[in-house]
Amino acid sequence: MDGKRRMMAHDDELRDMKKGPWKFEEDQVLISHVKKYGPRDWSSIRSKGLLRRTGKSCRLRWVNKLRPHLKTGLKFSPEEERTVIDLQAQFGNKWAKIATHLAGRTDNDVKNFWSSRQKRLARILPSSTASSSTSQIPTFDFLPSVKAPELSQSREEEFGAKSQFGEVACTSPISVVPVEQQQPCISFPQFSLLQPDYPLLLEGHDFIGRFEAPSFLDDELGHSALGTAQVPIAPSFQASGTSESHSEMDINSLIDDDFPPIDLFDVIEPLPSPSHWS
DNA sequence: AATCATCCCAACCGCACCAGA
DNA sequence: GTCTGGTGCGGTTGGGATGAT
Repeated sequence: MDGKRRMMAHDDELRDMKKGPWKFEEDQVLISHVKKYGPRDWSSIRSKGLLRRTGKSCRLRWVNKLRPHLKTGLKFSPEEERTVIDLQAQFGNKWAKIATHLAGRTDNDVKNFWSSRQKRLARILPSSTASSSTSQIPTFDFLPSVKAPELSQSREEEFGAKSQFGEVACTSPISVVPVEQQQPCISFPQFSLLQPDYPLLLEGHDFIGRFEAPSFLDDELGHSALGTAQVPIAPSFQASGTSESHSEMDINSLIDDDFPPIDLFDVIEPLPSPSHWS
């Protein structure tokens, strides 16, 4: 057979292939094949005439649905979400690699989890997806003075800010701190597990910025995976601020009750009570 | 009850890599 | 060296389920 005829035969074969959802009987055939020969030789399933599916399709079906010990139908636990977020930050979109760290999860599971998470974030922060470039972040010609959160004895009183965040585990008052890009920032001192460098623009609010990968509290407090989220403040925000723009600002007065969106932080683990801080 | 928006997931597609002929 | 088939991976899509209005 010459090359052209072989190609045409191959095309005919592919045309004959079944697509779409798998039937119970097909699954049984596939399972039986794997029992006999192990999870390999996927193409032989087609060549033996067992199924009108491509080897690729068979492999995918086995890996994603039929393999034993899969957590099919189970939502990602907070622990799993945390793992995905950590490993994604570490490895990037290497879903197969990430999936090896999660028992019973497939690369497809991880990928789907991540993409729906991204969509959710994009919906909450619409402009961040329109342009993830930080070039739109306004620059400033001055810095506010530093008021990093002090973890003092009186912090219990300071935690009135907590109510601003509903269930969100922001357990320290918000302060304005400088960041290295010479932009004034609102610092959310104890958010854990925020995606590093996540671009942030809150519509309807006059500030814009991005979360950074912070850790200044980690060692001192022994809270691994804790950090700060720093949000540079846009000029209009500062203009609407108090005359204390170079000192601590009353950020609470400028933030709506529904800020930040609760599910933006739905992977945040509960933090220990401030009374347990050293 | 109907419609719309969003979420979730299964499956497909295209590409890259590898091994064997 | 190169062609071919098999396999694996990441991106994307389509459709059903669910929730909101």
